[in-house]
Amino acid sequence: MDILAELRSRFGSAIAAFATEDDSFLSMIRPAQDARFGDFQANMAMPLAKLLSKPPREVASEIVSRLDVADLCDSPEVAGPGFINLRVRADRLAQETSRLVADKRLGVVPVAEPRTVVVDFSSPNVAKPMHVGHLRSTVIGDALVRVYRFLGHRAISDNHIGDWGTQFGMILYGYKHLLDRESFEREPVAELSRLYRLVNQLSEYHTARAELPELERRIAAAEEDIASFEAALDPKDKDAKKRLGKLRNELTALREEQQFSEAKRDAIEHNLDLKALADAHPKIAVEARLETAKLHSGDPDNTELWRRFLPACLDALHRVYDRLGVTFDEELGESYYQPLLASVVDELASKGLASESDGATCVFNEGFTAPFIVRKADGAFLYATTDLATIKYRIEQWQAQAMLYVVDKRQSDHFEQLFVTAHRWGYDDVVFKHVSFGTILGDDKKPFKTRSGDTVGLESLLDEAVERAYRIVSEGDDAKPDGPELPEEERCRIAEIVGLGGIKYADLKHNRDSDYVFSWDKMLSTTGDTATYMQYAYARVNGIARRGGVDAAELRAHDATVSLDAPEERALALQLNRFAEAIDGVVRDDRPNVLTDYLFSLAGAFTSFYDKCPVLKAETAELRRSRLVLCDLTARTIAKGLNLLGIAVSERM
RNA sequence: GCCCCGAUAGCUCAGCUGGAUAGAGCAACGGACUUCUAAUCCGUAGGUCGCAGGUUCGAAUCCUGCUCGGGGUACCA
Repeated sequence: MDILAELRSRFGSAIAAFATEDDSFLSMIRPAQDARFGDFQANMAMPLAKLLSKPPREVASEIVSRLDVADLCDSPEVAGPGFINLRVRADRLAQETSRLVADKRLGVVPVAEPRTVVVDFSSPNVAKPMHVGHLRSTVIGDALVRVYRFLGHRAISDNHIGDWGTQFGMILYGYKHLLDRESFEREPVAELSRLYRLVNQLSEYHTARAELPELERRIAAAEEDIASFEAALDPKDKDAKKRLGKLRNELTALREEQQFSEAKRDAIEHNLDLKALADAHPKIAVEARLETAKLHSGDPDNTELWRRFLPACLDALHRVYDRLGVTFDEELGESYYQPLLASVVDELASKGLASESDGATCVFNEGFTAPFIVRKADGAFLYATTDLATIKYRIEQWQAQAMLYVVDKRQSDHFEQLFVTAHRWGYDDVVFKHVSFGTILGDDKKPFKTRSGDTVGLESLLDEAVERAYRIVSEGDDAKPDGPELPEEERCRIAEIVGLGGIKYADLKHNRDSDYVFSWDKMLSTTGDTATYMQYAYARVNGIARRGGVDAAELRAHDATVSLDAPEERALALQLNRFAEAIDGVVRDDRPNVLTDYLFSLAGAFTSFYDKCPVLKAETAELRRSRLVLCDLTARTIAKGLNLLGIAVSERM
């Protein structure tokens, strides 16, 4: 039973007499902020008092007198200005806990009205290797799908792959001019990926070289501006100082840009082979774009190559997804919607939503300065067009009622416009939501990059996590009092679970909106709020079961009497009964960190219990059995909770 | 210029729709292993919630202004 939900319903009847149907009063029942105030607190007496012009404590007493919770709580207390403090009855808590034992869903009741929710996440480009930027979308999206599904919704995970863009032109160009045939036959994916990187690098080289003189000119100009500004500066003029600061910032940005460009230039010029290639392909960027354009206009050769390359590229992506344990119901890439785009634009035009402007076809939405462009002046479509076609498709084919886009928050403008346009287009009863997230930063507080300034490849990131985890697992095992107990392959298996779990958990535990600093030491720390802490708690429970020869099936099959005399037992039981509350909290605003917080408290309650309450050596057989039930429930809840986050557990560590 | 987001303990971050004395983890300090895995537990210390006003019985939370930082801003995604 979701105790909080039950309390809300009880309070509903109690405050009905005050003639309000307002849910917001019921939402003012919440977990107690401090254990001294009990388990839950109700705060609605104060605002109600204002409404009724009565003293708040009087209103609180009145609510309490109408409140029927005698079976659930000790007698409610009015405290402070008018808080109603509630403490769950010990016998009831024990009873609810023993009820969980037989409940496969651990108290989480499926929703009464399931909805069809499309979760759009990950969305890499096929030609490029996945990098760290795809991690958050993938991990958060996958967790949300799992949670929605567990709640009984029809969640459709859809990987909106970029398989039709400029990056494919680079591969096509590379294949035609720079191919190492032998390597392609041996390992097509690796070769295609090399070609992408090579073409990209060469075209960036030419761009950098072309831009550097202009950059230098602008830097010189900026320096001059600043110098003359400083000379004329009145120290008391605040506005002038502010402008000077801005100029300096601009100069810094220009210098950074210059450094990047120089690095790109030097990388080629310090390598004779690359320099020769660059000289041989001076117009590589333009020509790669031309290959993309040919593909889009249906050129048979390029279409044929695209068909050949795509499966190999998808395989490469799936290797990463398999490892992460992420699956998709649908993987309809941009190319899939290609045939629908023209009609989308026509439809928007015929409904009077889209109009011509500077040769482009645009939707002008109120409140936006920039238009939402659905067709470029040259006739090409954009991601805005594809996104609109995708919306239409999902609604018509899947009867989608809600769409969640798990995408970087920098794209919020795009989604705002997209959603407004979709509503105006006629899809106004569908819920669209940009589940935005912040950037992963390095130690320097700038977007996480390698030392040489490249984005970090996702596969190498996962490899490193597992390697680090392996060292930790081995050290831990070697240090066991009775000597190591894990064979080599077991250590490897656990390292995979701990390493990947660490990476995912670190990502999920942060509020998705904030940027966060990526730190190996923190995510794989052997102390503190990490996946390992939960996994370790799980392994300890299993250690007890193993050592005690406990038959879990037998334990769950019989009615259990749970005793909660020790404070640690009570605290643990209360946490166990709050799983549904936590799951509910996740979908309230699509925030997986609500679940990580819960699991950390649960694991904390368990380890305190573990420390103070002997299980196998409990004083009586009844107590032993009661504690075993608590252990079993803890293990199941941790495993299920982590599973909903896409994180695995191990029986031993 | 305009728009959006952020600023909470030394560090990294929570803080739900406004509620009681603002919380974790790390780092620091002090305790606890002859006892089910010490990858642990218990305790101490640490904050003018960027600044200034306002709304309210009550503000980290809502409003206004300011400072600093990040991002976006017409044919890339």
